[in-house]
Amino acid sequence: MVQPHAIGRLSLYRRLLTDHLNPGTQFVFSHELATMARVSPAQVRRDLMHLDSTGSPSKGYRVDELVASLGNELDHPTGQLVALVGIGNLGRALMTYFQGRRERLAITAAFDRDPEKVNRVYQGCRCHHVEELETVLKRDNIRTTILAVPAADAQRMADRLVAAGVRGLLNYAPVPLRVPNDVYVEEQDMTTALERVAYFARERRPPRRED
Amino acid sequence: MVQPHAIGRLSLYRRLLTDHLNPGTQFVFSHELATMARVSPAQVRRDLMHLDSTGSPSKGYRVDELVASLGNELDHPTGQLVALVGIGNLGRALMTYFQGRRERLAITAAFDRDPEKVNRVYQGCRCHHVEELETVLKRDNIRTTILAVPAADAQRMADRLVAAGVRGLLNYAPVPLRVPNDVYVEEQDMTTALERVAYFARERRPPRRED
DNA sequence: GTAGCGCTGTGAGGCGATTCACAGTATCGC
DNA sequence: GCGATACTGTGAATCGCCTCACAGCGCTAC
Repeated sequence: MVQPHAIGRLSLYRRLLTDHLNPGTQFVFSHELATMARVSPAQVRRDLMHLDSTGSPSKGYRVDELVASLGNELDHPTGQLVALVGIGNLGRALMTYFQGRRERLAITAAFDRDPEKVNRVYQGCRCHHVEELETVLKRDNIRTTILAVPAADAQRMADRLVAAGVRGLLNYAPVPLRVPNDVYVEEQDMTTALERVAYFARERRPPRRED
Repeated sequence: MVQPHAIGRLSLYRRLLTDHLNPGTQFVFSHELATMARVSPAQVRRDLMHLDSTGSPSKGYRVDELVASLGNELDHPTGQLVALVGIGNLGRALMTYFQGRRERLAITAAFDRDPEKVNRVYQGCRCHHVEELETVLKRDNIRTTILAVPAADAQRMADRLVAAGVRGLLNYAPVPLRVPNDVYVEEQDMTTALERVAYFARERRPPRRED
């Protein structure tokens, strides 16, 4: 029903509304949100269409109501725990980046196999040894995981995660993962991204809409 | 002509061929590459169609030839330099991750405004103060940049980068950038990605093709 | 009260990317 | 040599997302 891209934009809209709006702003028009999100006004309206909050002509959307509706759509009703596997530079960056941002989406379990890291606390979250993976995930009923391990370990970890009940994977390892098709994987391949940018920084016309 | 997504896949194909194939493999079929890349065989063939290397029925594609053709398409003929702005955890992760992987695509300039970091060397690349941005970029004719600074600084940095001649931006800051439309930007929004994964880890049907 | 304006919500259309499906062909076995 | 096989290259069909364009409406001004 709802397109994957649309969900990403909803998340962005919420962030723009809460973090980048003049405090005290009560209403926004679709074209304002569109400008901030760098998409078309029609796109914004279509994305918000299915939400329970509705806009009024001549005022636009109530910001507080809209944020609440976006929360309804995006957040787990009671809260959702996230695990992070791999506490390298990238893992730590993700940690500092996410922690404390969303009340209902928090990294509560971290794993690494380096004994140096095990039992240390990162951003208020203790690092477990990977061997405890299954135990912790099942105990806390964690279904969402960020994978930030070296390429060589990624598939093996993914298999263990899926077996332990994980249904959503954010993969920063540079290998596409093979998972059953009721598991959602989002590949965040940095190499690919950089090579694409490098490519379009050169001769060819970049795929963009005019301003 | 060539679709942006296709370029990303070409980059992936190359990596799979060079890093994840049994050493000594001389030929691959589209369906083998497809399995590794988690796309359809038809997709692979269409992506490779425009390359100068051609496959043979009953043998498939010559690996060495294919890798060379992919290099022709993806790499700058003589080499392309990349700048990295922001040497936080994320910046350092990107650095260690990319350095030395591609002969013709290397991060050669790093910038931060923290005096602690300036003049230190990360992965063989000295960190300059942001004030030297324009000088260094112009001196080295750098047109590709990775932006890994806090949200609040992102747009200002982007403006300076574009003014200094940058034509491709890989943006890890969680704000969509406003740039002229001859500049290619790729947004790598981690928050959005995580919220999307969390969303699809829950009730809804994930958008995936069957195996 | 009423005219006018400008926005929302949305059906319909368009466009780009992916898949289908098949003609052409190199190889193998006999 | 020749038939069978399984793959590549690609036109055509399909699919899904985005944009267009407009009907409907609430607000404002007078």
